[in-house]
Formats: sequence, structure tokens, C-alpha cells
Amino acid sequence: MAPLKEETIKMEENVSRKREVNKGAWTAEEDRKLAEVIAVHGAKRWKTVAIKAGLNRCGKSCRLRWMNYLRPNIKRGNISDQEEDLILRLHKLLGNRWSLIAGRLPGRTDNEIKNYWNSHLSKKINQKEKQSGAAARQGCKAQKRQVENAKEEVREENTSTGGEDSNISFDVDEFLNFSNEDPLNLDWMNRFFEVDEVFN
DNA sequence: AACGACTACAACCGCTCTGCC
DNA sequence: GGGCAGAGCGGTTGTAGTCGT
Repeated sequence: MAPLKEETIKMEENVSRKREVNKGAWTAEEDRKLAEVIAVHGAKRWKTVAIKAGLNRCGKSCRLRWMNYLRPNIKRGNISDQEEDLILRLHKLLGNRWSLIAGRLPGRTDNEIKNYWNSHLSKKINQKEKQSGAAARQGCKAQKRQVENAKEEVREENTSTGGEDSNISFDVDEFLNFSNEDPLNLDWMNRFFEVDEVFN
């Protein structure tokens, strides 16, 4: 009786799975337990948090759930045009450094931005590229020249103001070190857009 | 109503980085 | 300096929901 044997195997698999760590979607009950433990013990030592909460999940999973979903001040829902524009510009500058990009969007998580990029913006960009492909190729040489000129200008300015090396006058990581800034302070954004314009 | 294709997003996985002993 | 554990990151997968036929 093959089907019976298969059923037995499946049942055994289910039982052993129950002994392993829980995977898949989080339940409201799990969320509640996790939030309670974090409120008492803080968001650290995730392995311990998972155990203390009585959750049959790995610490990593708990951290992810907290960071992307349960943390206070998480902004959920539609990404505004302004935010989208910001993501596009930051991605142009930084590439797929989602956590850095997320750091400039209060309430947004790296995971959310990554998902948004993969499902919305990457397609938008592909479409744009297809549309402007031929035109872009034509103007490419002229544009490269413009960029080189702009970089050269920045370099000259840098050396005249006492910059040590001949590279562009700002370091991306330094530029995006926001640890001392209020995330809602828009001064950085103006600075960023100014620099961005130079390379456009 | 049924079904397949597509989309959006939550969650997992593997890897690297960092701090501690 | 080396090993280990915890934390963090980016890529990828799984799946529920939506839409078109």
C-alpha cells in the first residue's frame, strides 16, 4: 500500500518539523509575544529574545520581523512621489546599498525599499532606457565629456581648497554618514541634489 | 466560475562585518 | 592573531492577492 506509506512519511516529516524552528508568516500572537519581550529586554541578543518570547523561531527571523514590521515609527503604505524621486537619485549614487538609502527615508526599511525597487522602479527604468536608448547612445559621447568636465571642475576646486588627493571632493560613505543628523533635516537633501546636478 | 499569469511583499538564506574573549 | 557569536546586509524565494481571459 504505497499511499499509506507516503502518508506515514509525510506525518513523520510534519512531526519533526514541529520540533524544528518555525518558518513562514508570522501570526498576530507571535508578533505580540515578540513585542512584549523586546519592550522588557530591548532589541538585542535576538537568540535570547526568541527563547524568552517562547517563539520557535531563530533570532535572525525575530530581528527581521522587528526591524521591518513591528518597530515603532515604521511608515507603511504608499511611497510618495518625493520619496520615489529620492530613492531613484540615491540609487543612482549608491547602487544597491538599501540600508543606506533607507537611512535617508524616515520610517522606511531597507527591505521595503528593496522590494519597491525590484517591483516598481527597476521596471520603470528599463522602460525609460528602452525609450531613450537610441537617443542616449547618440548623446552619450557629449554627456561623457560633460561629466568629465564637471569632475575636473570639482577636482580643481578641491585642490585649490587644500584637498589631499585628486579624487572627487566627497566620499560617498562620509557624505551619507547621517549619524549626527536629524533624518528630517532637509539641508542634506539640498546638498545632495546640488552634487547630483553636477553629474547630470 | 475557473484558471493561469502577473504582481507585491514578507520572509528566508548565505555571506560579510564587528566585537568580544 | 584566531575563533566564535551576534548583527546586519543584499539577493532570492514563496505565496497571497489581483487581474485578464
